Amino acid sequence: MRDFLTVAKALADENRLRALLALRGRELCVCQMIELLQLAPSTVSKHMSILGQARLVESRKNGRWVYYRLAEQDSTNAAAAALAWVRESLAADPQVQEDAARLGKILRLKRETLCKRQTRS
Amino acid sequence: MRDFLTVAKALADENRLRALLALRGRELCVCQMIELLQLAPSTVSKHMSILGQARLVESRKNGRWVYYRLAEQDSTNAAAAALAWVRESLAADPQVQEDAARLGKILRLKRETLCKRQTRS
DNA sequence: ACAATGATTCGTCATGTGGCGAAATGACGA
DNA sequence: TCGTCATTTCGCCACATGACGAATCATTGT
Repeated sequence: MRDFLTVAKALADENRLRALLALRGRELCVCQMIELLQLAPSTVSKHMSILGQARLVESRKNGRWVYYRLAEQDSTNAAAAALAWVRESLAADPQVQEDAARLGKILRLKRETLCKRQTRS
Repeated sequence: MRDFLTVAKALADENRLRALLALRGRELCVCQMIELLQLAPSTVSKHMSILGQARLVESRKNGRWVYYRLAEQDSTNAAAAALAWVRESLAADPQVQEDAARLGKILRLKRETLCKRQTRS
């Protein structure tokens, strides 16, 4: 019950849903989600922390950057069904599709400008 | 997005989840849910109103009593998937099973005492 | 008509949540 | 070592939410 509630509460915020849907099929670093969601870094970090506590996303650190990805390949993860539900329900949502378009631009054009330095590892 | 958020928020409360699971396979009147959840009548009514706005439950009025039931037979209802997710995730939950036992007693023994009068229609 | 009763609405309060900026943290580069 | 930058943590504020009791509404029975 506690775990389920943690997941349900994590899904009960528009910006967190947008973040989850943006992570479909790719991983994103925090600065990219800041650009997508147009929120303060601290706010985005908090949102990702909430999604992580619900085991909806996992993170990977590479240098100064933290990359988040969906946690759906984990079959023991009860939240996988939640992710499927979210995707199915919101695939056609206008806000989500606008985000997808904006995210395409962010991924293509902002490589140099989004973060001041590039990863060279 | 708005509809989905309404559903997600409706699911993000323990007492509302307990109410939804208690409605599996039957309809209940408000006074029975008051007894099950041990909350004030006004609180239970508010919870059911929230579940109704999310289209997770439907209501039927019979005399002074209002009966609530799950809204899952409605295939055009986007919330049906949510109900399936809730049931699947919480079927084994201790609190839910305790509620099921308590609800059995409420349905069997409290017919005369729960509400001061019986329906005779 | 009136009283009784189940349910809802309203007002209020305590607590939870989402937002931000400032400060702290951690990692890289000079 | 020291500065810079990406991210997180902390403190704060405005607002949303869940709880209750009192008042109201709707219906039934006298």
